[in-house]
Amino acid sequence: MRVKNGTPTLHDVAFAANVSTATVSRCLNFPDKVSAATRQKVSATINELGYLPNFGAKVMATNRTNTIGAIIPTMENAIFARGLQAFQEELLLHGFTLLVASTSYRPEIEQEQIRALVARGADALLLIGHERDPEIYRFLENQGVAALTAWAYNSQAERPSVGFDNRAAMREMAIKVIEMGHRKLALISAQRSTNDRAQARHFGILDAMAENGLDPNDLYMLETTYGIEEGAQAFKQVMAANTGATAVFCGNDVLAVGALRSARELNLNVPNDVSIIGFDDIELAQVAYPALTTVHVPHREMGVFAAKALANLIKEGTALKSIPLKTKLVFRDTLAAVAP
Amino acid sequence: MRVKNGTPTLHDVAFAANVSTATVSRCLNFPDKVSAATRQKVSATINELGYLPNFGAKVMATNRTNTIGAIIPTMENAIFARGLQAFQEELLLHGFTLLVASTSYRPEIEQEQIRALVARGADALLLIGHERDPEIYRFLENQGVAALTAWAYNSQAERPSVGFDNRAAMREMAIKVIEMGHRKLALISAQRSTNDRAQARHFGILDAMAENGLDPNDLYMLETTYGIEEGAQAFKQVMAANTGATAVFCGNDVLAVGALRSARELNLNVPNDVSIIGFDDIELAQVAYPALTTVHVPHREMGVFAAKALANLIKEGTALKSIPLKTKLVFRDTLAAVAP
DNA sequence: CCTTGTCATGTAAGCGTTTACATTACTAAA
DNA sequence: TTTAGTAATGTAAACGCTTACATGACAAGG
Repeated sequence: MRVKNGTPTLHDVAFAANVSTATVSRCLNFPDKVSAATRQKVSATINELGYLPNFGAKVMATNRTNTIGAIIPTMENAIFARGLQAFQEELLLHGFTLLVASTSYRPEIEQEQIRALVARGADALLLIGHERDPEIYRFLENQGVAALTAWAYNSQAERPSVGFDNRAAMREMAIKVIEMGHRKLALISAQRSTNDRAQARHFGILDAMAENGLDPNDLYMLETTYGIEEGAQAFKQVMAANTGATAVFCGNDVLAVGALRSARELNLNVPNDVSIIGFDDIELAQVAYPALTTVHVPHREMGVFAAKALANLIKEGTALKSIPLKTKLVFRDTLAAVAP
Repeated sequence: MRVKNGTPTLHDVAFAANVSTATVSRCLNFPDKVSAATRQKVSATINELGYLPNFGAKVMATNRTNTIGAIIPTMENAIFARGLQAFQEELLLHGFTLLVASTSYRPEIEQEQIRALVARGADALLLIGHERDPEIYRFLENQGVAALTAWAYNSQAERPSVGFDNRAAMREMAIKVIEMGHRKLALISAQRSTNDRAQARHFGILDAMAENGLDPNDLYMLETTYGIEEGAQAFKQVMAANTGATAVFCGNDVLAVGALRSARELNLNVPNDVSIIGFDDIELAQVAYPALTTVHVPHREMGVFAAKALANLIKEGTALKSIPLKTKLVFRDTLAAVAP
């Protein structure tokens, strides 16, 4: 048997205000279903007693936590941090709270985290990227928990997502690069097997090359994990490979900044000796020297849209639908035409 | 009356396994209180039925959510993102989930968010900085929710905190700066009235000045909000004020990077014409050009310690105690001795 | 004056766990 | 053989809300 601690309950409020528990509950949840007089009286009593609804009881009775979970690779990468921040702000506006879990880019962990957040009562989930074990989707369906995918948009994907077309964005950039005379390219990418965005970006470059009659073998590929240090290492490897690449694409800005550092260490002039191209357009990109040419992604917008969609789903039952967002090429100082 | 949806309950499992609900519950929570045979049988049934404990019911019965809330200014600033990431990772190890809210540096909002997270059943809270309305602490006490302060350590503070001594750290840096011959200083700070860390950093500089016989009036103060753009603006104002400052302290690296940009725009050579000093040592600092001299703060460590302390408090009842962490000056390329 | 409808409120049955206490089946000591 | 003790399990009460349904009061229409 539990000890009764001092916290006042709905019952106490009802008793003190001399009304029924139902009335107090209505005051809280449907104020206009109650007469002004009692509403007044009840809310006075609530303040007086310092009453706060018991979370567990409420969840149990309504079967809703008003909590939405997000599972991202890491908050340390500004692109997720920014999107998540916007997501949280928008969620708040709709009365939801954010539950956060991270995977450190390890897909095995994601599944575990999904289960954990569902077990913690998340009403819906925000996930990154499309790629995952179908069994998870079955699990979510069984539990009646909706999931929305962000940071990726794919018109062919059967699941709803809010994001941008990684492939198209990278293709667009690659076309520009090729137009500037670059024929031998390199790409420092994240692990494509576990990261569908990385995969899509790779394909984007390949698309542009094909359209311009370049041989796919003219793209030197290298996979690494995201990090400045990793980018720096990878860039050195690219240069050591001696493929004659004049433009080095990077899977994201973090890698690109690392590459930039290595270029400096190798006494290579960017962009005259090599061009370096990032992806994401986080703060790092404008602060780097030379300032990074990159693909701007609307992270905050993405977070806001995702929150809106999920909130509407839960509150109104509005079905999720995919929302494509626009990216934008931003040309700064690390890309130049290849020397004649 | 609610409609019975298909989700299996403890009861269903008990019935199917031909045991009582108590036994099933024990299997889940105290496996060694149950014989191996039944444990086997029950867990098989659980798998078969795809049973997942109902969160609300569990919370109601135990009065615990295994959820810890964190309220930070914003995830967009890498220093919070990084600390929060570490906090979350460590929390996970202890079986807790992280609930996140942000204030956008607006203290009025913080109070609201604290209430929201408590109402959402947070078992404990992580807060930033000491400064806040005592009424909030009373509220938390009443609700039986513990709070730990991070990103600040103050030996005189009566509340437990894990962090570093902002004042001492900044003092240490200022001493170095003064030793290098700087006599006229400037500080671009966050709003001190609502940010005790900013206040402490300011005092740190003043301490160093006093120790070296400098007049506090030799420090030109300017307050702004955190942001690259804001830092850039502020730096221009500092220069326009024509105070002869040869070293400009910035409240954090983000401001410093903005200042750096303005310096470039004003054709000022850093560090020969002006020195610029940051605080935090986030990635931006090493990527900036010239690389930023700043104060390194152990953000991840802070998150980990905070998580450990809170987890131990909830699970074992170990009282919170303050943990001071060390900062470190990192000298890169934006600080130089003043020209003779 | 009766009927009908509307609005405000009350009654009480869930919601699905945990857990104190009761019961039963053993084991080991006497 | 009895007894005390222990280990495994069962019974059922609580946890504090929400909400379907019942009730009562009152106004308007006939």
